[in-house]
Amino acid sequence: MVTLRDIAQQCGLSIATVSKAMNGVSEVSAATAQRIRETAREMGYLPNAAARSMKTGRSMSIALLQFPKNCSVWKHSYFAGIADAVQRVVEEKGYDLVPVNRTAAETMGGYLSYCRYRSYDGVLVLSATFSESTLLDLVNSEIPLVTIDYAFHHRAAVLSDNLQGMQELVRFAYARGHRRLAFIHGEDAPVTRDRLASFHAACEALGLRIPPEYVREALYNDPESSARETEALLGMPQIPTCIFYPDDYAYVGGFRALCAHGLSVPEDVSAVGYDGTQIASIYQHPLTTFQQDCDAIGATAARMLLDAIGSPRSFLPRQVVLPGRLVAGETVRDLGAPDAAFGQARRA
Amino acid sequence: MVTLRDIAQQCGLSIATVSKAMNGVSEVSAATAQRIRETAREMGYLPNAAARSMKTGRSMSIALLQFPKNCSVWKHSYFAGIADAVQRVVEEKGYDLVPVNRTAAETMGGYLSYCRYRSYDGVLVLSATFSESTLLDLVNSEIPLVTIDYAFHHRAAVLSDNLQGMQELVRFAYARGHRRLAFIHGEDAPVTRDRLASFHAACEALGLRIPPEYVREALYNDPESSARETEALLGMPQIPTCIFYPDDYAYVGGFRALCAHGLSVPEDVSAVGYDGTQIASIYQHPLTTFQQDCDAIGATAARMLLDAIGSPRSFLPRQVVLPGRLVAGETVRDLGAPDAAFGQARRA
DNA sequence: AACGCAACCGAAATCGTTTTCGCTGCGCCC
DNA sequence: GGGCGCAGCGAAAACGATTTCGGTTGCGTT
Repeated sequence: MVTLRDIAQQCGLSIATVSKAMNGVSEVSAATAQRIRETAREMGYLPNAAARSMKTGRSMSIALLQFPKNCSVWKHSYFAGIADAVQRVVEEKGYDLVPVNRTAAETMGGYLSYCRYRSYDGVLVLSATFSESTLLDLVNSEIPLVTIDYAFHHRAAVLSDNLQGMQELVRFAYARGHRRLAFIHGEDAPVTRDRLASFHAACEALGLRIPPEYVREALYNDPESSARETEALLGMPQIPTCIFYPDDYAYVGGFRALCAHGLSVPEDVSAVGYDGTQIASIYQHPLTTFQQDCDAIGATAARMLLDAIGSPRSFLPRQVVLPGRLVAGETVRDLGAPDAAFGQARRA
Repeated sequence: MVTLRDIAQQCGLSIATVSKAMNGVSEVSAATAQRIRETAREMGYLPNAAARSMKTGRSMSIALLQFPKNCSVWKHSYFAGIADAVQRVVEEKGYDLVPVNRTAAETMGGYLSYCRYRSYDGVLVLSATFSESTLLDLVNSEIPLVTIDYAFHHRAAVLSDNLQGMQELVRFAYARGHRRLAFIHGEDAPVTRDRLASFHAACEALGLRIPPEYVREALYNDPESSARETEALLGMPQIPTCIFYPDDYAYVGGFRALCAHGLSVPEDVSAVGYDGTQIASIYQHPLTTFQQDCDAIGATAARMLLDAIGSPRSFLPRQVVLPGRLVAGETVRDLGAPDAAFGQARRA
């Protein structure tokens, strides 16, 4: 390995000067700087990341914290899409993006400790169980941090507009005459609460009364559980005309359950998903869904984090909400005249 | 930050002793070691990864090199599955897994340079364009390295058994009476060549003559291009009875094209995919496909790499081939009597 | 001719570890 | 009691960079 020292010797200069020249900072004459950089290139000089990191305290790497529930960040296309966008943005600035699991953090005694140990320059928190105390330690630390899909009031956050998403979906179904809406939602989590609240709000605003048994909990990204809940819905005396699924992949299970009952989508039952992933477009009748803008979410979060890292004092932790886009698909049938027996128009 | 020095002071010992005690190596009395570790814990000591890395030359992180073509490692479920498995294995040993893009490497002047700069302890090469000279530099370096789905003769490699996979698929179709097999394969790449060779070998062994126009190139993971090639096949005077797709997701495009022509799978045309991803199981008629064992591939590669890192001198670069598993699905129709007009039984 | 001021450059401290090698002191054996 | 050996510990030299601060040089000014 050729070091600054070698270059200094070769050029008959001091290490300090060489360092300055390589970093293009502070006073070195243009001529010497040029000469230094040239010999550095010739000698195949590479800065030593560890040494640099030790002096500067910066590691030029960013952690991507993922709290796996059913799945890792790799296995869920929404998270993977975000991660991909993040990586593209940060690596342009010379940062490595390091996915970090809970287990890694635990060996070191919590997320904060692990981040300090590795001296990540910033942290992106994805899909978290935000009540974990070990996460709170991190959030309350001085480490630059951006959360995604959850907001701490003193921390920057990027949120997908779940309120908008669910509202649009409800209205979409309503506009096509659907009045008996069932919502199979995912397990408890911030986004789930948002969507649930928005679902109820939108229904209420439209004067829809949703029977409690129409609102059921399954798991995200898990066809089996949504199949089960679909079964449950189909066993009721009056089945819904449109079923909302936790996400696109969960719809797979629902679809299967519906087929098993001889029901077809959207002729017999309508359905909507969430996320707008590949899967939605696969079906013969593409799934009606709400596409979250992974790319924008990831890129925005990354840029905010880089800002926070660049100017920690002047950075103000905004919380941006990014809109999504309803993808109409073909799984919500137009019923024409609404089912008057069920949906009673109330004024709010 | 509390350092070894602080602990040493607190305990009235030297830094050296503290370091030894913390690493549990070399001669420190059990009693002092105990005392040291305790105060370290009390004081909230965390080792400084950068400093350690600088001394030892090891960074405790592993690079995952990805050469994106159409897609990043995040966006392709086969690669993502492997990455996930890798991460689980390496992080158990305290390593970070760092996905590295081509662009990052280029800022530093090639993969080898980047890896040296970051002093990754090992490198995993995924989905590479193996003829790139910058990759060859890396492969010919002394850095521990394992390739996946491609083998350099002096380097460890983990391969998915593409020969087996394609052979089984061909035989599967043959056994169900299919004689007119078309193969829409992916873009040129090592795995493509393997599958292509195996396809032809298997066909020949079964006495099948495949017309050249039945073998067509599309792209992996790209429904559009496979849709186009499917169209082309459907425009021929005699259409195949079974179409082989580059991978499961590519089948999506094919399926669409078939539907557009009023053909249904498997009643009118049979189809098989490759990979065995989620997507295969989504369809009403689950796709017949060959499931690659991402988990085993990733875990095996990770373990081999850890071995190579652990004992670089005695490590012998094996090349393991991991079997996959044919998933029967429902997209290959049993034709009963073979089409005698086309498939002529030849003895090899 | 002397002085002042930039502009450039270098010596050296420092970051936090690891690791070698030597020192000390104790116990054991003869 | 003396010598030997070993266990336990410490001093110090790295690792490779950054950065401060002071010194030198050269030039312009009066």
